[in-house]
Amino acid sequence: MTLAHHSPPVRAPTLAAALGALRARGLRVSTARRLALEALYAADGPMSADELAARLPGADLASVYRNLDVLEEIGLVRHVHLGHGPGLYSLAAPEDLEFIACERCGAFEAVDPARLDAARALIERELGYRAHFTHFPIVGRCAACLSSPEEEGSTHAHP
Amino acid sequence: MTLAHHSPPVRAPTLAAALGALRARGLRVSTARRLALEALYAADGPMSADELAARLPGADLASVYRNLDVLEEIGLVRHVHLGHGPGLYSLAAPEDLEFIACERCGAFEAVDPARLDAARALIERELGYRAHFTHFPIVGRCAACLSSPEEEGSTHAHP
DNA sequence: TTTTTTGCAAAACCTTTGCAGTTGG
DNA sequence: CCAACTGCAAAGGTTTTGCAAAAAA
Repeated sequence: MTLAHHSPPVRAPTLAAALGALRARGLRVSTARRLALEALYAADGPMSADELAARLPGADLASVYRNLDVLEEIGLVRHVHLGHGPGLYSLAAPEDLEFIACERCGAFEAVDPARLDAARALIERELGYRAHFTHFPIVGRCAACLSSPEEEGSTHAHP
Repeated sequence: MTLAHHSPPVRAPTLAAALGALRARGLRVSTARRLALEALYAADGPMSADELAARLPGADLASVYRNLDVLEEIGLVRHVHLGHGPGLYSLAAPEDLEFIACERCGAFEAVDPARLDAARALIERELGYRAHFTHFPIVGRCAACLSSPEEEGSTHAHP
């Protein structure tokens, strides 16, 4: 799964900086980690651990998960849940993009956080929570689905 | 798992009405379905299929899932995903409550949709999506966690 | 060499499916 | 009676874990 309607690309500093971050914490720069990071830098959007493993020659899925966990713990990587499927991983961008997904057609978009700040402020004033949509997206219906005819109860592609 | 900070109770018409809704569609009012509905009416918040099964004498988990699916299809029941765990089921309220969850302490609240309408409008104007937070909650930090000291990187209870 | 990381296999967790037998209408 | 429903067992998809072998520092 890759961004359908992908907006601003998710980017982190540089590969060299990422490897430095590993070393700085006493973590090893193994071939598997370097290749995983390279694949994430080359990706055009978030992807599942499975998809990432498929792009890495002979990589074991369990190790891919372990490495994604490590990279996420040190802040180089993050993951988002766009519905019921597997978590989708990407480089952590400095400005941490947020997500909005359509529950009917499955489309989703990465969104600049600034565009959600007003809504965030409203939610915080009303409920006391500071919301973010980086790990679980905003879920709803996209403009196209809102204007399309039928409803059919529960025929929608459950996200 | 049951509502920690539970706000307005999630309620549907009456048990009799629910059973009538089943009959009206040619679906059978089996013992398992009646007991499941009774347990949902008695519940104080959303619960997993597993928890529901535990409250039903000799109920098979697969059948519980099947019945929840049926009840959800006809609109009597719904489920929400408050994080990484199992889906949580409850009676569908006429006014479909929404949810907001704290990713740090795990607290969550049911919220009257009216309190989110302003934010919803802002989101629709900005992004074209009509959002709802009935199936996936708003995720963020509750007031208590916002004002509590340390951060500890990734020590938070991942929702 | 010493500690971390890997591959493999197995398990855990949540949910769905197949099938034969039971039950509701 | 007959279709709908159930229990049981097994499988599906995603993620985690145990352990001995391999690789990084």
